[in-house]
Amino acid sequence: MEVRRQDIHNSEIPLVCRACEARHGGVCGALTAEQLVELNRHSSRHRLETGAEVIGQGETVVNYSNIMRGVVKLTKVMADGRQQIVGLQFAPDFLGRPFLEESAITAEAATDSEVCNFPRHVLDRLVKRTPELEHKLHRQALKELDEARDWMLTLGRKTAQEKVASFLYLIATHIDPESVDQSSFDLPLSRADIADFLGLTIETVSRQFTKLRKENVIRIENNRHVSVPDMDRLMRYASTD
Amino acid sequence: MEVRRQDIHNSEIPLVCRACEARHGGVCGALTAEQLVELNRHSSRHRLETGAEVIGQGETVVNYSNIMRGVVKLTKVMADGRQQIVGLQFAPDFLGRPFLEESAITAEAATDSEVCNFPRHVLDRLVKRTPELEHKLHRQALKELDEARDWMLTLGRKTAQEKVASFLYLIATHIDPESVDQSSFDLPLSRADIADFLGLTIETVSRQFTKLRKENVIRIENNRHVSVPDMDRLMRYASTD
DNA sequence: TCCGCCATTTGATTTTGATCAAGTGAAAGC
DNA sequence: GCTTTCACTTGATCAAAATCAAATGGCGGA
Repeated sequence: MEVRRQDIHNSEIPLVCRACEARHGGVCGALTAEQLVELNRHSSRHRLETGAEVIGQGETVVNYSNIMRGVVKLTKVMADGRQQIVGLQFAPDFLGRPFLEESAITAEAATDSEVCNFPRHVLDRLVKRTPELEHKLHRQALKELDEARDWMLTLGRKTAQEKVASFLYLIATHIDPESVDQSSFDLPLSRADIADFLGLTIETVSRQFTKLRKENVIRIENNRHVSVPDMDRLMRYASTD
Repeated sequence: MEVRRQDIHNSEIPLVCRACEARHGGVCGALTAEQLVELNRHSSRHRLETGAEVIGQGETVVNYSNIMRGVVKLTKVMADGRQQIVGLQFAPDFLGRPFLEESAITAEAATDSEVCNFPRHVLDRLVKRTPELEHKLHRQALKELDEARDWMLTLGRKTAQEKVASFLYLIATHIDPESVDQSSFDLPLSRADIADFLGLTIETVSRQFTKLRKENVIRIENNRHVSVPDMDRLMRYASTD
């Protein structure tokens, strides 16, 4: 029976993996016990403090990661310093760009985080032998592509107010997908990061926060904690369907 | 010998496929002669006039396509009509979003085009059995993701002038990758489309064209034909590295 | 406790690009 | 051949967001 076989296999799964919250959510779910053992031999967990860089734009990719806890921001920087956040990744997302030597983006912990690293060549080898693993990575890439395109609409066509509301809505729906109540959360980004995500300045972001607060769309405590009394209303402010 | 075996296989490849320009560039390159025969049984080529819709936002996906000729634009529309082009696809790109029932975007011929359609379920079945095919689609998704993120920087952080220069540079480098001389080409998009791609109005796009023309960065004939005397100079105007 | 720092907010002014409105010019139809 | 149409350009004005500048307020360290 399927359940029985899984139980047997479970007993061979590395302890760290069995205790791992991303065991099924990340890429690891596609692997057999045997493969997990191999991957585990080379993988290592790391804590990242806010601001810690996972990889820099233009650097050689040596590791892929699973995000175990926290939020990682993906940014692009122009020569003159202008900056754009092109993606936010939440646990238990896979982090990395397969099949590319050099990273086109910087990945940096937006909050205190924890990641599980595996060497690029080990996972690459595993991908070649495990169609199910490539399938998982493929799905992850498509998810990120959908998200990127959604955000292009926000960047290109929304007003400052709609952008800020869109951001709040995004965080509310991503930060803790488990929790029933998405209406109260801590922002994982500073005002400067939010500005870089929305293509605005920090002043404009701040003013829009104030406006949304005065119109009772949100409440703010300590700058970072937000409550949303009516999520549908926030959604309307975001002009998101 | 590898070459020999391929020759033998070639003789079994459907005629239409053997004559097909996208035979190796699209997804078909991952398939055996046998698989090509099967796919070919259900596939059909279509001409698309400018403006013809391949699929609409919210519609059920019934076909995937290879673009044989022309340029296809991917757009998102808001409830109030605001519109954003979130991607341009050039021959011989694969067109479609695997693993999703409903399309999140509209795909529409930007120029007179030609596509090769195959039913979704046939390709889906083929993907399950052919890791090499999924690998190709995976790579295509990652390429599109890279492009989307590059464009997010353009949308979020560049000025109108930089945006228009970035667009011209993109077209110059994509429209005809074969040609040695990329310095002269026809624009595949109208001013309105360009505006929707750049998150600007047509008036602003037009003014920036005029400015670039007056500064001798480009020359324009008949509104649609552009020559670039110095590609590096255009690149600098685009603030692209 | 007080100081200094840093993130954030708020205010005044400027700038960029949007909007509104009129032209221009080339191709299609009568 | 003339008109109509449509895409595009150009001009004048407006508004949204950027910029410049100054508060505010919480927090950690002396």
